Amino acid sequence: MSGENKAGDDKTHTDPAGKEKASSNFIKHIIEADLKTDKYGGRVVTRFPPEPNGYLHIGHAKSICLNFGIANQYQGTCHLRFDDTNPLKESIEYVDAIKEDVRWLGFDWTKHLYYTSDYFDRLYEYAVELIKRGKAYVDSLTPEEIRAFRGTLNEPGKESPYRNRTVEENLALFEKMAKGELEDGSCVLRAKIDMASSNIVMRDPTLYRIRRQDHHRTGNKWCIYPMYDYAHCLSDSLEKITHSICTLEFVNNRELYDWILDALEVYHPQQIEFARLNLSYTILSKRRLIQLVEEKHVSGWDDPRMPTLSGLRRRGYTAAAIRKFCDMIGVARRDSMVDISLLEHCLREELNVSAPRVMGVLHPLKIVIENYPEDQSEMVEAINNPEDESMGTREIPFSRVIYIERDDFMENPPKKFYRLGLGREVRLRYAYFITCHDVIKDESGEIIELRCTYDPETRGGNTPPDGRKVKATLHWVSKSHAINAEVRLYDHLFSVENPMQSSDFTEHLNPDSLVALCNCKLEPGLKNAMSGVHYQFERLGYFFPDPMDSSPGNPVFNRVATLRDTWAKIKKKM
RNA sequence: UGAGGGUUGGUCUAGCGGCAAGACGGCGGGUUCUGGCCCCGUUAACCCAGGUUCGAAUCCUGGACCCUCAGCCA
Repeated sequence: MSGENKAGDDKTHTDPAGKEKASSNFIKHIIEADLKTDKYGGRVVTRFPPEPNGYLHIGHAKSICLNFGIANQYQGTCHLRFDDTNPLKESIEYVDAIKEDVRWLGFDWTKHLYYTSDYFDRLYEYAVELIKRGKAYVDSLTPEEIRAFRGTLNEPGKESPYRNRTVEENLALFEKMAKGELEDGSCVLRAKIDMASSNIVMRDPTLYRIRRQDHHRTGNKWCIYPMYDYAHCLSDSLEKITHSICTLEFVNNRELYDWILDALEVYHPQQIEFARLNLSYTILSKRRLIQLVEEKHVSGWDDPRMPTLSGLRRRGYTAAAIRKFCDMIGVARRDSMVDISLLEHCLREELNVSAPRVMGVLHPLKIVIENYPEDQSEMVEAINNPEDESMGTREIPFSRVIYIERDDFMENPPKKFYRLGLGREVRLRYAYFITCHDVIKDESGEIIELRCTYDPETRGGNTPPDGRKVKATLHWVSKSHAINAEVRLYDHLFSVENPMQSSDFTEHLNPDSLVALCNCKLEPGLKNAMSGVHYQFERLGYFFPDPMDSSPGNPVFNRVATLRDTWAKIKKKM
């Protein structure tokens, strides 16, 4: 192996996401223009700034892929910065989960891990400077009064009676705030801008509030904590970010972002906004996701139905599929609703070429092959992945009594049903052609067993000498060799495209979002299904051993996504 | 109704004064030991009205509709 190749392999290993070519978008146009004019001396520095108050979801993945992707593409850097300015809601648990998720997604912040709380001292000094410049003041209005004084969308606000305190007075008061000599809520530090501004964000926004609350990183050092608008722009500035990319709801805040940096005459990154992701049949609001967890509608943040990265990961989504998805949906400024089937498409596209094929019967229907010797069994050879010959073959046991999928037999089949019926012949994949002769039912009329014969000349599933064709090939599993396993079928968490449209989104929770099947019959090799390996159950879909509930020798499978199902579509139209 | 942002096939995205492109989906067909994959074909869009221009999705004017903002959240 040449040195060059080796270096390439290393990079791929540590940064799988860096290798993928990404499509262009309006933000990259801006960056390229800035590079051309040398606006930032050729630097490209972005950042992903999560607040550690919840788990990351696929909407965050869009932002992560964008920010880290840009850094990769332009030989820049991307910082991971925890925006931890509200100790009431934040915790170390979330910090750790977020780091794990970003890493899993395939991105590496290298040494660029930061916390807004690391800047609390400097942010405090900046605030003092703002006061000295006459651009900030301590307001002693109550929260209710501040709200009342702010005015409305149509009416200007009123200035606070405390607005014109002297610099000395403000300095003294602010110091008292910081030292904890004043009650929570008794006063705040506000920027002195314009109470009549048509942009409400600019009506003397709050910069600091008093909160006697231990912080997960700074402990009890601070009694005051900076607000987002104040801390964020200055953190960007301190880190010499070039392009501060955020979502559209911050467009109105950009004026304040710029004002603070200008007021302090410090390094000034540019904020660029893009539309956040909306996904059909799910919700991506952190607040609502918390609600689902707290109200126990799901088993936790990593419930496989959750759109969180931890949920998707546990379900069996791959990082590469999510990255591919983020690239495909693009980046723009218009609100949109991406169809969740696109995410499933990205998953299938990847797993089709990489997942080993395997046979498993989810709803078993017993078949006795009457002309097959009772005490006999044999091994048949199966291809592990028709898309990748290097994945080789395996042997599967076949015997007189087998299971097929209940759906694969119909007593009175409609015209377009190709599968097994009375008197019909089908192929058992890699095994034999069988013909059904009898249907056995219980007292209630339910089919409990099929009686079939097989054609020894079709061994391996091959066409017999007479050239006879069959219309269907079914998956199957030998009864005496099969293992029992639990398989969990997941569907969309919500039954409507946009659950947020309704006043109470929980009323649209899909009651069938999880169907656990306990009596599934899988080919014996799956007993030791490896965790972390994705399988394609032939004709059914992609399945992944649940990392939490599987144990050695007892895998529990999650269905990540079904295969495209043309038959289901035909059936629907009938 | 103040300010700001937005509007291109069913969905997402491109276009930057000169043939409206791609992906996903849909439909039809081919292939097939997965009704999968793959292949081929096809469907389908510039919010509206004026204006500028030889020529407008693109520039201008007016309108409609959607989204965001009145936390001591981010």
